[in-house]
Amino acid sequence: MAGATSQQAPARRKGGAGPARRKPRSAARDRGPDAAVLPVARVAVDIPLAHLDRPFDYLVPERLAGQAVPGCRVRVRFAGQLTDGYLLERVAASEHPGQLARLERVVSPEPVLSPEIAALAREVADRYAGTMADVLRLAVPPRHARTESMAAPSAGGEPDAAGGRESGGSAPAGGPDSAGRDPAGRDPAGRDPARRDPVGPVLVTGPEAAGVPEAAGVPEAAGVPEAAGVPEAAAVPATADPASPDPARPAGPGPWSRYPAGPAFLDGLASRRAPRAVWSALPGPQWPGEIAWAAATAAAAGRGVLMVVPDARDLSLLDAALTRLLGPDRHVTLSAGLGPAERYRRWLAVRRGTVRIVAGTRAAMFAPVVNLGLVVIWDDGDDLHAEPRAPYPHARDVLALRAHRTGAAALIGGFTRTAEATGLVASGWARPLAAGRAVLRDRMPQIRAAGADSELARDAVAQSARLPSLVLRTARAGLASGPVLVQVPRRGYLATLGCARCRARARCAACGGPLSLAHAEAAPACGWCAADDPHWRCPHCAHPGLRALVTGAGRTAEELGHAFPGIPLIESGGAGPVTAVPGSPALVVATPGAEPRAAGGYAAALLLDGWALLGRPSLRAAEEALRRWLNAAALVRGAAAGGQVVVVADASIPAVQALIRWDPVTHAERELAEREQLRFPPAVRMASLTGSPDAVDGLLAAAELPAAVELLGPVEAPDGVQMLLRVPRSAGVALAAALRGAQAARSARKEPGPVRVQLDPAELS
DNA sequence: ATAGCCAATGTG
DNA sequence: ACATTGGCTATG
Repeated sequence: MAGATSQQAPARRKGGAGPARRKPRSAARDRGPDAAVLPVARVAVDIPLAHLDRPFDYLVPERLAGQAVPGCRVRVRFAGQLTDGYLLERVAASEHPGQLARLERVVSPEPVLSPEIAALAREVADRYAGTMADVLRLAVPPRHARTESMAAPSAGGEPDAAGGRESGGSAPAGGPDSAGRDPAGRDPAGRDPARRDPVGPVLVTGPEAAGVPEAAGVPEAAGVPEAAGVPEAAAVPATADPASPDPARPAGPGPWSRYPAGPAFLDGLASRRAPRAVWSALPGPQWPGEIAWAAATAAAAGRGVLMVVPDARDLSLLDAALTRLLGPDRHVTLSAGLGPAERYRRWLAVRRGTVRIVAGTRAAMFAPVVNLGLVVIWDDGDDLHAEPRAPYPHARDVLALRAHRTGAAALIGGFTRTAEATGLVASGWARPLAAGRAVLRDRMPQIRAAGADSELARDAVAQSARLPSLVLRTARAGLASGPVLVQVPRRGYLATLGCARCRARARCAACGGPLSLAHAEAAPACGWCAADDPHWRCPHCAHPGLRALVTGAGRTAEELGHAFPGIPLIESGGAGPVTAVPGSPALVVATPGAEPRAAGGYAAALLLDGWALLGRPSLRAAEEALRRWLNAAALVRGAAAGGQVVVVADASIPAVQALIRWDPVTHAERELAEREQLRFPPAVRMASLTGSPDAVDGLLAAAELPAAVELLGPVEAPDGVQMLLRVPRSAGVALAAALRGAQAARSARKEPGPVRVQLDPAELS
């Protein structure tokens, strides 16, 4: 310290006056001595300014020395104001050349910010070109003092029924032992290479290597779990007590024997390696039970588990399954619906290590699970997994990052397959985990498309009087033996343009963005770069004609109800979601994502208005349509039990084919290949900048962008303009860093007008 | 953001 | 001569 004061006080002051540049203000305020050991606290201050996104040093007064522990909340004077912050670490000396202020107070000695989460927050902020303060606001719930002062009581989930039991027939083992190398795994940019070895297998020390699935009760390797070397254990006082490995470990692979690679994956969990799998779940209600089984296996090996699902309904299913397997006290659920006190109580129980199995919705992605050994995300294509607050992190990314950092296993599962998950497989970061065709054929319903040609399907949707007869026949047959699910898209999708003959989406020749018509007379123009394209021709069939792809979604279902008088009509969606329906005949009308479970499974499902889903102006329209269809079809009985599904869409469309064949993997692989071709995420990395034209210009001017960057736009946006930046994945880190730097420069210069920076935004048109 | 400092400006 | 305002800088 105390070197040259490099950057300040150029020749500026006026004549005569005192040289005292800085008066020793806080010295007067706190006269007492400073801590004898490690007198300097590095503090992450909660300020929204990009150029101040770094730790600041403070002196620790002796009177606070005992309370000022790493991870605790503090109040400090910053720029003359009292501000909240987190104490990151105590050190012997500061690098700061100037005078240090003192901590004002320790809000509470509770170490709420673990080293793992602090480092994670920094990395997430970097990755998304945001600030650590923003991430910490997402990661650490507000304090509830009363709750904190009470001793941590028992955990506890919620009630509810349903879920998964049953295990299926076995299958040959011999799958992967994925632990996998991860040479720069997910990100060729090599952001990670320097990281300490993230691979788990190294520390397979115990006796319970692969064999004996029973002998789990090993002491827990003295809490030196994470190969990642995250200094967790040391920072955790008595809280990291030996919440001893579960003696009642689930025996063997259980339901996972339905998947050829399942037993090996479970074995990896049991022996504390770090297998990583992208899991294609078999249709049916077993998935919560399967996740619970994996969780119990990891827990039995002494490791913490974190599971994230899209919504409260899925959470209650998973909660029920965990309770069934582990009892009510071993796990905890975290969701937005809890009040502040209960939320904080459960979160604290997790942080203190009282509970080490955590299931939750999106916000739980940052839960400070002690000794993390397994992360799980279910249905990673659901857009609820995308955090809508800055810096807009995605649960899949954050969990993958955590698995990578800490050497935890990862399970990315769903009925469908996203392009992103496929990318993780393609890069070798994770292995596929899917059932064999024969088992799948046995479990899936029979699926057919209604409307051999699209015109018929469109008419059927527009004029519900003429539903394809296959739909009516299927409904009738289904109602003879049980409930029939009718899936109808929500209203309000925007029209986009497609080929009048083959219905392919019309895309900009220059940048690949979506074409649309501003009004009837205008030439089609790109929604990204605004280029006109008056001479558009379909790249697939060379047809020159364009047409709107979307019809209104509608009351088809009610019409359908009229066709079956006397049958109960149950509606679920939006305002009034229904969780479950009985197994008796009924028409159950639901919007995607709100489909109730049916006791014993639906006899049939009718997936209406396929065009409305496929024609959405989104990059992911096809993937999303398939996801919704598969999620609905998974609720239907298997073909062996007579389950039937009809989708009202043209059978020649790839997504429809993928549904009929229940082959989301091939579809996703094609989707990924196509995105490589078109240069869309996840094949490339994109950033979206929105704000006033001046502000966006200012940000771009301040940014030292990687050479490979491609600028698209600007185009009009609801709130000003939008620019898109595109770089190869290898330049993704550099892009984020450049944008972060530019935000910092702008904020330092007080340039007006906020610019929203979003990396790989979920919704790209 | 916002506190603090300085210089320029306004006012009696 | 003094109070008020605007610009600028740094924030530990």
